[in-house]
Amino acid sequence: MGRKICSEKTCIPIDAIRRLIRYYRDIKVLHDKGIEVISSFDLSEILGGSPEQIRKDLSYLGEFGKRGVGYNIKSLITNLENRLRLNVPAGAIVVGVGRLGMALMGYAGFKNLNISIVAGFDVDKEKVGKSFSGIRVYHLRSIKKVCKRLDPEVAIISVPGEVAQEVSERVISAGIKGILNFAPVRLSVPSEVWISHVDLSIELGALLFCSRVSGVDEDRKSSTSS
Amino acid sequence: MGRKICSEKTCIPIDAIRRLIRYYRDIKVLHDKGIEVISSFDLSEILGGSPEQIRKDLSYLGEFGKRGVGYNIKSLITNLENRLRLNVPAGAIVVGVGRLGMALMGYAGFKNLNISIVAGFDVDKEKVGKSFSGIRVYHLRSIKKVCKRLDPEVAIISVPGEVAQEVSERVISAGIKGILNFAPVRLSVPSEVWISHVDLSIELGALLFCSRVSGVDEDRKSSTSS
DNA sequence: ATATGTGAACCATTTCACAGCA
DNA sequence: TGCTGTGAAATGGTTCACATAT
Repeated sequence: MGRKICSEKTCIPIDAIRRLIRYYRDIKVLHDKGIEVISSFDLSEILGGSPEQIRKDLSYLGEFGKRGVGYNIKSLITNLENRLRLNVPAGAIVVGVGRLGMALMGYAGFKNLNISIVAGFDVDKEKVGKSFSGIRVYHLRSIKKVCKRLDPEVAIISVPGEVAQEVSERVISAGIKGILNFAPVRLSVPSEVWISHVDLSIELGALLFCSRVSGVDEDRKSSTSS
Repeated sequence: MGRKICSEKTCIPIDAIRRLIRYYRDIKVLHDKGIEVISSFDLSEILGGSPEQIRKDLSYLGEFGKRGVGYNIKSLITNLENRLRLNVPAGAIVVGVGRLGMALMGYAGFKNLNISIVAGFDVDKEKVGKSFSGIRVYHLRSIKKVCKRLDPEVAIISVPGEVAQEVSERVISAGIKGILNFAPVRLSVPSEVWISHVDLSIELGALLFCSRVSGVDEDRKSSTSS
């Protein structure tokens, strides 16, 4: 479950990458507050998790700290930015401009990671040609042409489940190498394409089950939650 | 990372619960297609994953199959429904009726799991008193009263990060036992409350990183993706 | 003295291999 | 025989403990 990123010499667990991105985002806030040097212990209080985990996670990307001292915030940010490739701006497209797609087109948080939504796609005449949150919606049939021009790297799929597989194939043939799929179906994609699933029903359903079960018998293992 | 569900005698990994919910949802479709009995091998072709994993996942909840035969679809559905507690309808609230919150209020997929959004909450006068997707929006200050009446079990938080911690506390004091948090901050909650985070930036950022890295050097482990 | 970086130990989950039933 | 159910082995990630550097 979950792929692993093996570049150069080290294999980075996918969850470590998620945590590192979060560290990067949250450490930028510390910089804005004027903090200059911080230890993994103090970081753990702010970021959550254990100092050891933070050190291990950071060490997947390089040696950014000074022994006996801690981490210099400014250089930590630069290093994370470079190693996580967040210094290079990325474009993303949203395919399926329903309520969820529109919300994602207007989602402000992506810009913290230097990602912008560069276009939306739909087949609905009511939406094609219009703009939402300043982002133009094109007809799905012109996806290749538009992608050639705007050069997005990843796609967000928020179409109905029934058409998601077909849409993913069109997206891939337009050159997209990563798909974030919100449709409630498992997409099968060629192995060179990365895919992540965000299945809202399952997230809510799993949460509900967990809260129901642990409400009855108070007996579960505690740790940092996902 | 990730809690574990320990009820009765068995401990079920949280990811197994997610998969089981997905199985339930997808197996209902098989029933509609008229299939009556199916083997774990055939199931794996449809649901993804290995037959062994499906058998193991199902066995966390009970013994639903017949050796030498396979699983009776109808009884499998009933058993999953009961064990996953999806036979009892659940109410959920959405706190923060921005674009994302509205999209979640109108999300059709929850009903497959017998979950309905019973109310929205916001502090914006423009939204309070109105209805979206047939669901009424109340002022956050009346959350206790409204929750007492509608008795929701879980909450979806889709407010700005700056107020998410405070909002989570109000939600918990209204009796909510599970929170699905879309705000890009880690919430700290009492141990009896379940919390899951859906951090859209991090999902998209991790996907982008993975697709960028594996695009350069083709070297990663393949398996069923998350 | 203090805090990092990391191999080794540990632990959870997935996979395997086969015992147990129809 | 065929397919499920499940202990046991393997895998992979997190935690620990200490060597290392300032």
